[in-house]
Order: sequence, then structure tokens, then C-alpha cells
Amino acid sequence: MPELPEVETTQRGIAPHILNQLITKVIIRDKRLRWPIPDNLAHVLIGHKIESIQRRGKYILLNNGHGHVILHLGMSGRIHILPTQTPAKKHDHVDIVFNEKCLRFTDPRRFGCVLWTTEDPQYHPLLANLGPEPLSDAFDAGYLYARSRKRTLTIKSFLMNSHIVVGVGNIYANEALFLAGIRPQLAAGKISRARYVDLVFHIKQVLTKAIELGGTTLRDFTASDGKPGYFQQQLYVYGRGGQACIKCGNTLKEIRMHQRSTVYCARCQ
DNA sequence: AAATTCTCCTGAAGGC
DNA sequence: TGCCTTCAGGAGAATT
Repeated sequence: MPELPEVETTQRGIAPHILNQLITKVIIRDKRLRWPIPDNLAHVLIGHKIESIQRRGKYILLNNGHGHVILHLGMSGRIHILPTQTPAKKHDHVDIVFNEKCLRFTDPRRFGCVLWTTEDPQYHPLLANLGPEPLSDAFDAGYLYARSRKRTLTIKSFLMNSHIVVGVGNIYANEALFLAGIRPQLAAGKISRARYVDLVFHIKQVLTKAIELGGTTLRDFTASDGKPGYFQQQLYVYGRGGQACIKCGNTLKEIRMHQRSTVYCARCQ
């Protein structure tokens, strides 16, 4: 389940393989993703080079000089860089083929997307209303404090709302709230500015560490068998319900909040 | 406007 | 061995 650090690692991993490479072919095996893959994708890509690659939230943007491919990995999406002619397996939905290599998009659950836009991608409907990047200066305690006033929803839902801040998925919301000592079910609007200072610090720290770890454990994106870009991070609470709290030894509670697994320490948070 | 619920999908894991 | 159920969840759409 790719979160922002995995997407960042994926972007960094594939960039050297595809930048300035000429697109010679596009193969769409199954267009049924979150939204259908546009029929004209091959037509708009072939014959152009990938000039730049960026990340915005959990979206990866490929610019070929005429427009942008908007990629999202959804729940189970993966990108591999493979030699051309590599036989496709089940769930290998799209190939963007270059002279010697091929970018392959694989997604068993098909929650991801592969779209195309000729407008400035920041104005695309999917990106236009996204919140700030969590690692940018725009994301600070004052911002969260202001946006949260009078909001009664839980702090966890608030953090996971991509219109508030991008890239904080379920795993890192759990982790950051634990590190900041804040109960997930607290109303966002009732949290003090001082506690938001703490929370922002931990969100940035946990994401930064994960990205660093992703960099050091980066697998070979050209391998078809590995798990490129994905890595195990030390998780304090996520997936540890019923086990001992690392800070105090108390048994971690696991509950469902908005259909999402939520783990916390009732003593520390 | 805000908050909640529904929905897409398939592989993994657990129960019997 | 195999069939069944449940769970995992990003985020837009629908609904209250």
C-alpha cells in the first residue's frame, strides 16, 4: 500500500531510466482502472521524450513536452522498469515502451490510474484542490491549527484528508499521532496550537525517515521479481494492535475508525 | 458546508 | 484440498 515515501522512492527510482528517453510504443492491455485509461494515450505519447518527472501528493507526473501522464498507484499499484519484450503477467495493465526499456504499470486491485492532460497539471481536477506537501514550509502548525478550527471530525480523518495535507495515509497517520501522543479520535478543532506544533514535527519526521530508508533500501527497479521502492519501516503502532506499546508497555488498542484500522496506546495518547 | 457512507477491486488469510 | 467469508484501503461520489 504505497504511501508518500513509497511514491517518492518510486519516482526517484524510475527517473534515471526514463528521463530523456524516446517513447516508441504504448501497450494498453486493460484500460479499466480507477478511471479508464484514455484511448489516445499511445497517440499523444509516441515519438516524444520524457522531459521531466515530478511527484505531487501520491501522484506521479510524467511530462513529455506536450502534456503530462498522471499516475497514481492506488492500493496495489507498482511500476517496474523492464527490458522491452518482457512477457506480461496478469495485472500488467500498461507499458510505456522506450528504445531499450519499458515502464510497466501493474495494479491487481486497479485502484490506481493512468491519465493524460494537456493543461497545467496543477489545475487538473484531481490535483487542483490538494493540500500542501507535508514536507514543505507551507505545512506548519499554524496552517493545521487554522484549518481545523470548528471542525468536529477526528484528527485522524482530518490528517488523512488530501485536501488538508497530501500524502498522510492510514499508516503514517497512526504513526504520527502515536509519536505526538494524540488520541486518533480527538476532534481536530479541539486540539491546541502547541499540540499541532508537535504533530507537524512528527509527521515531517516520520515521512522524512521513511523516504531516507527508501533511498537506502531501494531495490533495483529493473528487476521483475523484487519489490521496487517498497521497504519495511520500523512501525510503532500500525499492525501492532494487541502488542505492547514501545513507550510504556501497555497493550495497544486496535479499533475501526471510518472503516480504517486504527491503533493507539490509551496511556500514551 | 460538513460529515459520513458507499464504491471501485482482487489477493491474502483464516475458518471449517 | 477447497470453498467460503472477511479484510486490506486511496479517494472520489453520493448522501444525509
